[in-house]
Amino acid sequence: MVFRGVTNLNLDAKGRMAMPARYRDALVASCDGHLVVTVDRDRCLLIYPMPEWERIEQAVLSRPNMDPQVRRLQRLLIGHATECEFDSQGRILVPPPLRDFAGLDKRVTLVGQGNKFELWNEDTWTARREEWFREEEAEVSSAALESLSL
Amino acid sequence: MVFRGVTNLNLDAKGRMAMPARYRDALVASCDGHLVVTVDRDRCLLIYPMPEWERIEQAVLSRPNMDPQVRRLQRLLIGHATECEFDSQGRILVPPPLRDFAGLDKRVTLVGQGNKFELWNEDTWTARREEWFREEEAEVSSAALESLSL
DNA sequence: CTCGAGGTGGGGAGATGTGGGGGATTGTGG
DNA sequence: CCACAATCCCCCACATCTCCCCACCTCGAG
Repeated sequence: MVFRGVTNLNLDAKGRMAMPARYRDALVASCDGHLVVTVDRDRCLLIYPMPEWERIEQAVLSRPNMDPQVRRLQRLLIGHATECEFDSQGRILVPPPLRDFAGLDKRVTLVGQGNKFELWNEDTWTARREEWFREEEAEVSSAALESLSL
Repeated sequence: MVFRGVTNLNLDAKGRMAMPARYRDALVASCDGHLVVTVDRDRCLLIYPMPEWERIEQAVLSRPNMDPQVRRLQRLLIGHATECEFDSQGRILVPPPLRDFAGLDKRVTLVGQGNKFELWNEDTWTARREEWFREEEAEVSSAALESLSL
């Protein structure tokens, strides 16, 4: 299952987010509604289905943690990882500390990113998107991408 | 199947677009009417038949996303890629966030581009086209084009 | 001119997202 | 150990959106 697409949503006053129905069945099937929310470098949240998260966690934990960069990543990723479940209406409660970290208030944007979702403050998302387009314009291409044909 | 040609259409008040009948059979045959709509740098939308999209998605997702340029591309392309299907009249509902992004209101222009379509705000399309003609006039050639004979 | 195909528009039922009341549970301080 | 407060999660109510259906209008072919 690969997640894609944007959705604009509201958190309600209690900090809950209704997972869009088009993803729900797949999530219930693949992980019985068990999700893990954590933080990303770019001040957004990441939402993983549990099995996918366990794979990532494994990979991060298995690196030698003498390396300070590894330790940093472990603290950020693993340290903030919080398990969430759907309530009976298909919503998840975004943990308050994470909500705070990402500056999520009411208007948020949920973005499918393959094996996971990203959750952004809506204004931040649109602002960053404009930046990204401008950067793409500026840079001719990178070695990793120049062979790509859309 | 290679898509060509330009069509001016209207979105109705609900944001639906009637896919021109001359493409419909081919699309139903090749992808059972499953399409993916996403964004382009130039403020238009791209419409792919699902199998074609999956090929591209595969290529983008398989890159290591520690690279910020890769992440940027993933967010823009995959992040906006929304699956659409024909309704019983052969129309698709253009997802509101994408409609908004491309400034699509009523008058739009659908342009065949080989393996995909582009969908433009009609005014933007005609304006950009004029620019392109002027630029072609001005520039001598680029390495990627100089060997081309029309 | 007629007829049919294709594009446009809109009513309406059901699905989906939003908001909030209230009881159970958890954690905290006395 | 108990009282109290905060949180969480069930439930229900409502607004919005999506997609079915049907109707009309235009245009080109016969």
